[in-house]
Amino acid sequence: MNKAAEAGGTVGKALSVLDIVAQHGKPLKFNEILEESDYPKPTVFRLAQTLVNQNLLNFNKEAGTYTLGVRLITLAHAAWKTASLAPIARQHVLDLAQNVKEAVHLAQLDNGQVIFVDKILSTNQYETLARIGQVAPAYCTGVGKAMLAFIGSKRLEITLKQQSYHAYTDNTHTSPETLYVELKEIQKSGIAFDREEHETGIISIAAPICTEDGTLIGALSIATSTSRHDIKSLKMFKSIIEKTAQKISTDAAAWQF
Amino acid sequence: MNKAAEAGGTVGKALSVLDIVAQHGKPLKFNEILEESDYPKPTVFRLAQTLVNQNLLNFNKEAGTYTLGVRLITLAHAAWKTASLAPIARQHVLDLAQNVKEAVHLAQLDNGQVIFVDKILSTNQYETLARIGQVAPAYCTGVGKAMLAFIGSKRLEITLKQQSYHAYTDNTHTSPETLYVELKEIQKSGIAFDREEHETGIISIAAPICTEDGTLIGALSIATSTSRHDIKSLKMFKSIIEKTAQKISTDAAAWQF
DNA sequence: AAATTAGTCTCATATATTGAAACTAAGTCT
DNA sequence: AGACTTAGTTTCAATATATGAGACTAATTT
Repeated sequence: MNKAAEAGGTVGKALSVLDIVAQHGKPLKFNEILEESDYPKPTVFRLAQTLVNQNLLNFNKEAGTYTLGVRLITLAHAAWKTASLAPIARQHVLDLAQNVKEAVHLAQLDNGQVIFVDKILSTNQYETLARIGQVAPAYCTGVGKAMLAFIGSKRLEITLKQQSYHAYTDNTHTSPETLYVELKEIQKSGIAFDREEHETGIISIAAPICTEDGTLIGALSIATSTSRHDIKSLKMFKSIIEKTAQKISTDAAAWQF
Repeated sequence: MNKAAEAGGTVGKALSVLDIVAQHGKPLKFNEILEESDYPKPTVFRLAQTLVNQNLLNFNKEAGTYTLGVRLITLAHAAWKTASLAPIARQHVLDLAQNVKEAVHLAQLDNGQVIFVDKILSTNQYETLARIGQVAPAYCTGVGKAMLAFIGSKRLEITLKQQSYHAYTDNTHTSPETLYVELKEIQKSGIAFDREEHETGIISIAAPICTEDGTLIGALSIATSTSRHDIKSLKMFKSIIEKTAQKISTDAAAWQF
């Protein structure tokens, strides 16, 4: 279950503990961490201690619980600024959101998962902030499928195996085979749709962002609800979303990405 | 220079490498990392490799450079949501910003440094986003001094030693002694000011956020420029900023913080 | 008071990390 | 071209570090 744990090495083990705490999103007692971990008690104990020393975990002495440390927020700030598409793409994403009056998402792929690196909501600008860094499955989201279609066949093969194919809704792909068929279509059209595959009532149109030489670097989507749009009317956005993706690609190239 | 490195242990060493990359905020070649590091070449090489395997670093094969990995953004999202004051305080921070029509900052203390966990700008809502996670010195910022004043004498003693006392402006404290005198005053008044101590032209009024039993959990500030306000007119905000801090404190207590 | 559970510590052993040195690859200079 | 310098990678024996069974303590529960 903990990918990080696979690779030997103390760092990997420590990160697997960090992941456990991150995944639960609440203060965890030592025993709760222990139960989720593959390592014996004293080992986990020392790993947790190490992480606390490194400020990656906080230990609440009164409650005896562990939470993630604020140092992670600092590191992420640097990561977001330097390693993500977000700072480069920001203006284009804003322009697009302004234009279409719908939510616009910017995402990247990490280990077969979609990571949202920027989100602009048409209505409430503030919610945006709370969602950066959010993770979603690749096989059932617009941005995810857009990226899978252009990831290259070797990487695709690996990534297809990493998906869980959990049926979030009736429309979710539940096997690599049907997904693969759709990915082939996306490769032709250059555009992916989320047809309520992740959440009932939520649909999106997505376009990949690639460098000039075809290397995938991210994806862009316009997401909305079935009460406001249907797939047909989303198709109207094909041209504008592609243009925006192109602009981001150009800027990224300039920024020696 | 690398605090993390002090403590032995592989995890600490790996993090020191991560810090080097984070601090530079640009793609770094192996040699550049090596120069900043205290460890011999093969050790740094393996540490970097480990971090790449763990997705904490990205290695760009073409350019031969390392950047921070997107996995950090995921972790930070979880950290921000669970370990920071931001989600609890958000509505109050928004209300305050709306009310005073000035920038409002929410900060926490980590290892003697100020970490901004939320920022709302009156004019341009979007810039806000790019700045979460930003780090600033404690001894020359409003939020920093507000927190130092209420941190408790044992922790204060340690923290005062961690400050660099670099003179950013003519008004910056350059010794623990003068800073300590001001902190005593802040303890009495309950309010701290930044009198252009970090950046010329930028001033702020700040209030600490404590739990009912007096434990410090963060600080709140209204920041503006000397062209719009002076310290005297900032004092008008004393009451409203204190009330907001109080509300956040109450909510935090309810949320079993 | 006995029994159970959670959390911490010890220490001999196994293992992973270490780093000097050797090596390769890729530039630079003469 | 060939010699020289520099960046990046690999090897391997010595060493330091992490490991985890088990013992111990503290705190709950019965």
